[in-house]
Amino acid sequence: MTQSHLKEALDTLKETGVRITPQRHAILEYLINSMSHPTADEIYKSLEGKFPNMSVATVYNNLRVFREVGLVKELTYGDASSRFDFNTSEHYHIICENCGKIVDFHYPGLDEVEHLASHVTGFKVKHHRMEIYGVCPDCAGKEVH
Amino acid sequence: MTQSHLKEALDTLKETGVRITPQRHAILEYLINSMSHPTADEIYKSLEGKFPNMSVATVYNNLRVFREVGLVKELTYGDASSRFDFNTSEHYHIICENCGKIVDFHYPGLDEVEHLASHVTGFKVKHHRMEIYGVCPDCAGKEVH
DNA sequence: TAAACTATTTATAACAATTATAATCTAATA
DNA sequence: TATTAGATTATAATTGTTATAAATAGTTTA
Ligand SMILES: [Mn+2]
Ligand SMILES: [Mn+2]
Ligand SMILES: [Zn+2]
Ligand SMILES: [Zn+2]
Repeated sequence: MTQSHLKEALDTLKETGVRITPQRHAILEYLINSMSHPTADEIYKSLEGKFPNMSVATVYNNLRVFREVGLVKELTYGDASSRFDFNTSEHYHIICENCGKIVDFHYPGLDEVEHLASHVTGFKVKHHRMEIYGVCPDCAGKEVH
Repeated sequence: MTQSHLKEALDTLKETGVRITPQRHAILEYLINSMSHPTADEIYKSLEGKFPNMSVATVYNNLRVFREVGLVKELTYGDASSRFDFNTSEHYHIICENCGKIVDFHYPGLDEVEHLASHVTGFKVKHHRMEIYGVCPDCAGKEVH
């Protein structure tokens, strides 16, 4: 599963003429295997054993490259640092306001809202962003003593 | 209309024991009258004629105070600076990817999505965030030569 | 193959939004 | 009036991210 994701991702890089360097391979591998939504710094730190001389700029640069070819999505939350999501299928996120956990969930696209917004504002709609905030089961459990 | 909004806002401050200083009065007035979604720096610059010595920290501090008592909502968009919305009624935003214009629009709350997300993830849902991205009529017009 | 060119990485400096700190000022209270 | 708490100011610090330039590695051309 993750192997085929990695293979597909490497193919995408080849097709778009982006060189596959050891650093890029490792960042992609980490994104796919982590099954989470790491920050650039988390990726940087987790790879410093393997690449002691890797620059943090390399992580940022390559995440930007991956975003540009559609391999990852960047998730921005206010002041904190961006998180990166290996782009498998369309999905939304629900975020715990207590511990910051981000969980995927699927829901059909919000076509109706997009349509109405376009109608009342005259905008040409491209896409939307939606996420839900709340308290995760772990944190809710801890609240009850 | 804006007068009553200002009056209500000042009442809210009184009720919550927040002193009404000239700076706070001016920031609130600006937020209500601007009918837009200014950044802290825009507010700061627009008031420097009236308050030549006002510190930018004062703007940030007071916007935080206003947010904490529920008078304004902070809108965060990735790397750029936060924008602030005087909190009238619940509404969503549609944003032009070309010029950055932010336009309000109304839509009933997305209760169904919240409910499903809660069901499949076990989260206790608090609220959600949704905005739509596209190209505004002005920018779409310019594209056609 | 050698030379030239291009992409990538590294190290480091710069940037920009925001926050922290400490001193000063203002207003409320005793 | 003296005391206290709250607010503002000026400035420094922080932090995530980007820019820059030199070094390295890979690719293409002669
Ligand atoms: Mn995800
Ligand atoms: Mn608004
Ligand atoms: Zn949690
Ligand atoms: Zn526009």
